[in-house]
Amino acid sequence: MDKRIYELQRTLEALADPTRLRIVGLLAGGEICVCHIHEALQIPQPKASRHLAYLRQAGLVETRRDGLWVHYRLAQPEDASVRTVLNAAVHTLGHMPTSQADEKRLTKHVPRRLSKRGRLPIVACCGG
Amino acid sequence: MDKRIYELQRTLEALADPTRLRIVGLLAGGEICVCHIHEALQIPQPKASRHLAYLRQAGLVETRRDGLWVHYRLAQPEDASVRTVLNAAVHTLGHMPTSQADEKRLTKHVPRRLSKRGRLPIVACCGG
DNA sequence: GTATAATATACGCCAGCACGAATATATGGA
DNA sequence: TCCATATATTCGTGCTGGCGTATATTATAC
Repeated sequence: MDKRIYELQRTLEALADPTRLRIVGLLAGGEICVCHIHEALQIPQPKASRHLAYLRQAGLVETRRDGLWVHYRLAQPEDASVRTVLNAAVHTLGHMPTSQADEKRLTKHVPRRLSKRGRLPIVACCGG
Repeated sequence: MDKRIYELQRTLEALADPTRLRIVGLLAGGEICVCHIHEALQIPQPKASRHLAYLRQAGLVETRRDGLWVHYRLAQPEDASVRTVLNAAVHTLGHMPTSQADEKRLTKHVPRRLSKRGRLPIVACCGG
């Protein structure tokens, strides 16, 4: 099995979970620290941490430590097929009610997003 | 959890397997019957059949019976996010050595593809 | 009817992952 | 040093899905 297919498979596995999809949807708007993620998604902290670790191992997110806080942001994967699929998922998530509600809940705690680092370009609109 | 996210998750799960990715890569070129799929991929027939059933349950492929043969082709899912992700995967698969080798092995048994039904439009090139 | 070819399903086994709960590991401050 | 906060990891459990093998189904031909 060639490496390209394996990378693509690993990316799809990493995205194939509702919690991780919601996290990716939030991160599309810029970097966020773990506490805001699990508050916005209304999930237990260990759950958020576990899924973030999964995404990081898959190379889809990167971290930046700032004192006690750890900020997560979307990565720019090297593999072109990984970027294509990640872009597609990020884009469609923007249209989802769940992601929009998560974003709304987030901005209640974080009035202004501090950074847009890691935001990915939108390739094409799916119409949805 | 809203239905849109669930549909997206189910699609990603269906694609997150190397065998199913190779099948989708083959089907991008038009409909194929089961026997040619398992020959081109050099996998046991029950394995091909199982994965095809999985893809069908996820709504990513459709079938057409013709005597003893059952031809599979890519579906045009209703959900826009599903189409977007499927398109992305199909497109990147076209660039993969494994898929190109599968296609080459297929055309050895099937000199000319009979139909292009089910072929999906390419939205954007990933450069890979 | 019976035989044969193409396809689908059932079975038993094993690996991986999601979960809640509890605990461990930082980091910064008094 | 000791405490508090933020984050990460571990443990035990249940479920899902992959595999090879064997068998069942469906359709055609004789």
